Amino acid sequence: MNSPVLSGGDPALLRRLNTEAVLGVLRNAEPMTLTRIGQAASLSRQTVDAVIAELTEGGWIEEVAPERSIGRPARRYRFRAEAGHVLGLDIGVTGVRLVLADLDGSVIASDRTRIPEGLGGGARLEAVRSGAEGFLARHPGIRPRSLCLGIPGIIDSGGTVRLSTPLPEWNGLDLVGAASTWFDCPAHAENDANLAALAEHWRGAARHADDFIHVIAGHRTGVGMMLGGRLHRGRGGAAGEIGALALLGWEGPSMNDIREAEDSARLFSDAQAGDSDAAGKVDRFARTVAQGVAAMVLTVNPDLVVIGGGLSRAGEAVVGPIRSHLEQLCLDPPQVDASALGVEAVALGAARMALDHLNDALFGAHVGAAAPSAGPQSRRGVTA
Amino acid sequence: MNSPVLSGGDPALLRRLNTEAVLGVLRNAEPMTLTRIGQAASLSRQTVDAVIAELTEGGWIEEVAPERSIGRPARRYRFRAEAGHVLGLDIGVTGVRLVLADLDGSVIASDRTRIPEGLGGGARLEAVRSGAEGFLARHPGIRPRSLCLGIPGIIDSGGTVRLSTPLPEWNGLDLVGAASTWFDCPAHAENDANLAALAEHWRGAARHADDFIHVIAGHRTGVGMMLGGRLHRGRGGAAGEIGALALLGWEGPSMNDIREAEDSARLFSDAQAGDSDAAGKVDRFARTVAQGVAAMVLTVNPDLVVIGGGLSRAGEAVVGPIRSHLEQLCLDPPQVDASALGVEAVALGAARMALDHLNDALFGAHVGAAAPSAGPQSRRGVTA
DNA sequence: GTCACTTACGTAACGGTATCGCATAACTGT
DNA sequence: ACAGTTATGCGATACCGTTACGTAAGTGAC
Repeated sequence: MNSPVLSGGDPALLRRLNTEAVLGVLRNAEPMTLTRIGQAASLSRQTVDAVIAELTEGGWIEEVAPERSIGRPARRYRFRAEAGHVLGLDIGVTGVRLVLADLDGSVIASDRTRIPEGLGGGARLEAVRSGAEGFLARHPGIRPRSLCLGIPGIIDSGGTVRLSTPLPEWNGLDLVGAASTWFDCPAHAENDANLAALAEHWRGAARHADDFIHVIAGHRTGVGMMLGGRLHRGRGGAAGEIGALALLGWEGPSMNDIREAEDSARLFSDAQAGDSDAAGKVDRFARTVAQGVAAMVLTVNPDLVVIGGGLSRAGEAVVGPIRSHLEQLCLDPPQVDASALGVEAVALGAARMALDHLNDALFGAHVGAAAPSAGPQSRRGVTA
Repeated sequence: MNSPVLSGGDPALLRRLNTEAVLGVLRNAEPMTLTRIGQAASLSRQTVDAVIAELTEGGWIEEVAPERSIGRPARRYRFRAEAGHVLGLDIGVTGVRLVLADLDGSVIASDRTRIPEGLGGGARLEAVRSGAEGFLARHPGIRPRSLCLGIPGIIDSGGTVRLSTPLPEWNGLDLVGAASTWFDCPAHAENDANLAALAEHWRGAARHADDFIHVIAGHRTGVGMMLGGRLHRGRGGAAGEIGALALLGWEGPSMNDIREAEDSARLFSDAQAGDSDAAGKVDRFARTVAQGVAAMVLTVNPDLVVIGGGLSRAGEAVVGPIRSHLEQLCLDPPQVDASALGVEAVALGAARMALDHLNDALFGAHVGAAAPSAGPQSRRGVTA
């Protein structure tokens, strides 16, 4: 654990590394000429040429029409995002949200299927599978290369559901094992709050933050966390379960006033309009949320707190009061923003995670067999 | 922030990578033969031979007497830990603790120098420098290649002291800039609680934990944290400042009963012996500490909590009550252990950090110019 | 339409790196 | 002294990346 021994590599490693570099330049960018790719990746045009030939052969990139300019027209290549697709699933109690994305992460299609209530574990699993199958059937010719399921609960590193309060019938289920057999592609699974955080980091409110906490405020209260640009789960995936500290009141009446209101949006607008009863409830709610968030903020000192979940639809009406209370509780209060992705966050995050695994499987250079070297613990030095 | 573009490499990168691999095998291990090094690093004997020749040339390794066995005796090489040294300094209010270590991290010498009270910022800095100079003078022929200072306070990423309550005269001081001129070697600086955590992870109570929280309980209460095997500082280095949440009572009377006792060790032994007044104080103290720790534990869900600082000298007498209270407050309580390194933890951690930076400067392979690729966010998948 | 200019392409040569195969060296044990 | 064992050292081969240079394919001016 202290000293990861990295193993050496042969010349082929270099090519893998450089392939990854070229691909990294080309994806999420305009079509480019060999020369410009070489400049961006610090490689000679020759090397880029060789890598490009391999990638074209494999169908990952393709040539596009050259731009007209002075001199001999340079070949241009673009990343073929359509060369592969991934499926992200957000599994809720009453339905499943599906997102089909290409290799760029662009959403090709999304949908929501309902799941009947009262289904047993096996029947529910089958309902999810057949719903996904129907969804995919509407997009002929597209087979996912990787999929990821987001569920409300704790999943262990083997892909088995350890504890899901909303879906107790799945406790102990080998979800990844089951889903791996569905569409002849690798499957992955992750807690939904973590996936929402991943999505917000990818293309949501946390695009510019590498340390942030994502609080889902809704019927359930869930927390996802990215630290150092990576999801932080903790031992057993229980990071962020601050609600367990009774002292902070996350399970008390001030939370339930809001969570159990049949029309919480109304409550927030009433409060803003001057209804003092509503305002009192909102303020107590915001204060309670802020207390729990403050404990987490003081612990990890993040750049940002994102408020998501159903209640975040109220926008500033809910975020504003939480922000005010948080500023009183923290020495160095972070930015507080509402979720930018709304209800699709979890499914998008699932697609992102499927994509990450796919990229790693397809193009991962794997320096040695070990983890990338951690390097020193800081950059706080200056050379004499 | 979302997509680190890594740049390509030439064949020389391969050699750097393999040099690092060979060195990684050789250091902190018995002297080895070329063949065995090759097996350990997944390299051919030929390649190892070439790398070994370079490293011997540079003085980093040397040949030792072969082992006698059947067959032609194989050359054996060992890492020359004595080829470089680092200096770790633990700067306190009343004195400085110094540790001189070699490239293996073995402590060559340690010492403590006193600093007169009431010194101004400049005079205090000069006292630290001259103390270190005197210490080094007793070890002729040894010049540090890197040094690190641990101080009680927040340091920014440029090496300037941002906020130190115990040493207010250093606020705003460019500590790294100043220390870089002392011994013609790069200097680094870090918060002392973080360094203590680093040391416990290296060769202390947290050797087998990659996610842990280190609580320093003493006159001050400080927290250092490692998550994912790396120090976690947070934006502005304020991670772990849970004491700021008044609700948790870290600044209240139950803490001061113990902190301000002239003989706290006595208090713990009295409590264990049955003195009900002492026992009450200890229990209130433990409960208060546990409340703050619980907030952090529920936030990051670590593998381990280490209790260090002056009060941890009481061992189980203080750790036991904290553990009991923590078990009542957390769903999934982590292991709780006393510090294994005691008062030398900070200086040792400083030496470790100096060493990390030195290793990176000397042997860092630096795949491309960019950060190592993060890879997917989990390994929770199974291939279909 | 021709010519100069510009930029990219494609081949060839070169150096660095790693690997495999094989003859040789060096030591142990009988 | 000799067989057995293991490491060493040399040579050949293959892969990769870079530089150099002649050639191709456009644009723009006249």
